[in-house]
Amino acid sequence: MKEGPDIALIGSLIGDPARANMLTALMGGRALTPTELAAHAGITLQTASSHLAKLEAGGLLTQRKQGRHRYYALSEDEVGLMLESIMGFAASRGLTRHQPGPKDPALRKARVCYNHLAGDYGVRMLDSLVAARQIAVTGEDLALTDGGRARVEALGIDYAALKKSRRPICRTCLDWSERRSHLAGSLGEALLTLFIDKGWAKREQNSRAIRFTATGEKAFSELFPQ
Amino acid sequence: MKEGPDIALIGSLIGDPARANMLTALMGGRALTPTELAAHAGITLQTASSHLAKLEAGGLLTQRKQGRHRYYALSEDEVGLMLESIMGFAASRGLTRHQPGPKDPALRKARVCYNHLAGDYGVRMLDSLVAARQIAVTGEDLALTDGGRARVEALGIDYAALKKSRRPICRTCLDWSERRSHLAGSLGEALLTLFIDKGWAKREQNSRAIRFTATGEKAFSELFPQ
DNA sequence: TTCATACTTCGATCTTAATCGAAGCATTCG
DNA sequence: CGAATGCTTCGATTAAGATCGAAGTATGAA
Repeated sequence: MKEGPDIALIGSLIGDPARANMLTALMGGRALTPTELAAHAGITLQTASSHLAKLEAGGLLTQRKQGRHRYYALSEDEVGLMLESIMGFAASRGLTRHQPGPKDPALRKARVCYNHLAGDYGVRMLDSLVAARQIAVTGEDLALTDGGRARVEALGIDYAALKKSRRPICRTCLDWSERRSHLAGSLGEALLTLFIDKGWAKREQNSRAIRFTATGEKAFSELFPQ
Repeated sequence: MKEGPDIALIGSLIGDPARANMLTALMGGRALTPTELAAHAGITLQTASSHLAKLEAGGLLTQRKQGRHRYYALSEDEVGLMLESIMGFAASRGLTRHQPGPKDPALRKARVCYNHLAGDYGVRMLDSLVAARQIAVTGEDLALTDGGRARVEALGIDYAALKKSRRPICRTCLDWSERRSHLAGSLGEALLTLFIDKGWAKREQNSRAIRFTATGEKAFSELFPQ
């Protein structure tokens, strides 16, 4: 019989609860060790090791050895985008693993989507950039305009470096909480890095939530007016 | 602690090869029966039935009963979007897909569906009636407008008799070859009867196929322009 | 060297669920 | 009314793989 893109293999990798927990943890954007990931998944180190080997063989993860530690991370932007779209569907069906607590609103406000900003703030940022004609939208494709390029360089982002990379500069990512697009790609990553470097925002420990400081809130509102 | 949507359930639904094949088949956008989907997946009808129940419970599919048939389709755009993103990632790691073959062309053109017209001609007829505002569409429901009623009576169909019957006058029926709706109900039956009585169309022997005569083709095209 | 840490591999167990035959239910057709 | 078709449910079997204890490997520290 004929076969297509092997979505079954990918699905089965994501389909195990332990692996799904690990992947969700890695959506925070930080590289984590097998020991940390085992804790996230609530399994022993041996089991985690076996899962990580499968995820790596499936191309979802890459590892980096550093001394006695091994750091695992999502291998590409595409993996993060794929997981986010699955989360989007799961969320729309009300399939959540947690009791709605105080963390939930924080996640909806601003969070890391692998390496870029998501949630209300992520969506607002892209909207603002599009409204200012700094990013042009063609269907699902995004493109940085000349004005956008100037704007980005004025923020201190090395446009040439973005251009050099093989990754797309701008790219849409469907937001599971807002159910609208936000900005991914190397520019999305660069902007989040900028916010954190400037001290405007901080990553929460053991969470995908991003907490903006008071000055960060102000700066963000000025940079990306609604 | 855990946070965010549960991707494991969705992943496990997609992760079974049989289900993945069914979903891939349904990505074509056409509704398919359990028997057809079982063939796509290379499993028996019983197994397919069990899988379809799970996919429906998981919100990925919806079913529509049509006489002895059940037509399954992806439930929302978001499901297709999600599958596409997974296929995109899977395809980036190799593998492509190919399509199944065609069936009897005469059946696809025009045939009997119990008692009314189906196939390309059936779909075209309903499309034309809707475009002329003689049938009003509300979701899955159809209703004959005042203009439609006049039109029907002008054709020599006894509207009062249709009205008296307990059966619905207009009703959608999912077309297996076109995978779009055509007109069923007592009006659908009356129209097919009309075509045959006028000598515009004939039922093929031992087949569900309907053969239109030359004058029938012409009359049909004039009555139901595209 | 020796010990400790971080992780992998092996092997055995055990749970889950995929599978299909057979029987049952629903609908249409003659 | 049967008879035929399309599909579901039940039950038993079987295969896959998730899990963890124990043993093995690699790196760093004392």
